[in-house]
Amino acid sequence: MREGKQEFAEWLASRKLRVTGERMAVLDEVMRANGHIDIDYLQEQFRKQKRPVSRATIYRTLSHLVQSGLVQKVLTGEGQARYEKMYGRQHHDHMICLGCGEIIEFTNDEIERLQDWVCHKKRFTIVTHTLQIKGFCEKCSAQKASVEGGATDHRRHGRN
Amino acid sequence: MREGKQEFAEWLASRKLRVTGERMAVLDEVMRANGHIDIDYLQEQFRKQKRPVSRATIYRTLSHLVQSGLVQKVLTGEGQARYEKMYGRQHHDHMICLGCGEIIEFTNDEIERLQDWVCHKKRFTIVTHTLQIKGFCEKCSAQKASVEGGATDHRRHGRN
DNA sequence: CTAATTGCAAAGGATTTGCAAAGTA
DNA sequence: TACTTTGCAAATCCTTTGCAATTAG
Repeated sequence: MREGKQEFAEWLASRKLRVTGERMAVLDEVMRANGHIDIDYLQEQFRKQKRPVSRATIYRTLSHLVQSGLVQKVLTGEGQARYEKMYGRQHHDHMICLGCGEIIEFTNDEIERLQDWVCHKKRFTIVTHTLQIKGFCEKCSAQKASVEGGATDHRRHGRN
Repeated sequence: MREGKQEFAEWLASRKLRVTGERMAVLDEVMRANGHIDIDYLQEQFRKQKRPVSRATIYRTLSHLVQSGLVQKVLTGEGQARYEKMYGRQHHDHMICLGCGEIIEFTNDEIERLQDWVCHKKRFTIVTHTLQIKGFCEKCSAQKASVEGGATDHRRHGRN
């Protein structure tokens, strides 16, 4: 039994939605992936498996998966959404490398606790939170340093 | 002298870009606003002021302002970018109300410190970070509670 | 005077939607 | 069978771009 299959089927049933081959195929593929995949990747997988699924259906199914809580949508900020499985995993935050695009996951209970505290003070009821740190991974930092030498552009404060 | 005018002019000059009426108008408008405005808002302001500026120019100028560090781009996650002035302001994070759309700003040095620490451990060089907490502001929480009574939907774990 | 900037409209890229054909319960 | 879902293509949405006319330095 593939991860989340049962859960997704139940979630669909609870909303009077049908369990179809396409939907389960999308679920399978997202669960099989290591995480942070995009629509192109999924479509490519289905094509390879000689089991093409239309873009529209992939979008529609991912939307259901996100609503069910089995999958999380991650917006990298450059216009492409990525998806990662959440089934059986704990919440975590992301570091996104501006050099190679790699996404590194991390967790820090203390940060979570402080968020709860800040929200409590403002009487804000938390539903979700997203913490993304952008910068350069170890590999890209080194590469960048060697290319630029000491001549760094100090004007650029890079907020985006 | 309007906030940031001098700084922006210098930044433009340093890149051999020209100081134009349109550019200064956009700067003025973003500085005048309380923050978190979008392109539509800006275009509307210019229209009202009988000083229309094309959408393309607004986009192009905001891009420069963001690069100069005078303005920050905030992606709310629903596909619309918002902008807020950073000139003379310290970095801060956001709570976004899912009920009324209000954006509440907050800062917490301890959270920042922990982020630095986590990145240091992973040898990740921070450029920027974004922490968005989504949920319901005090007003909307109260309203929601009274409408729903005790019947909350416990299936929805709402991560997006 | 020369290169940069503007506005317009067309182009792009990602996601959504209408609708007839195909499929699930 | 009755109601959903799928795939396709067209439609949206937001943002970017090419280009001729205009303007800053």
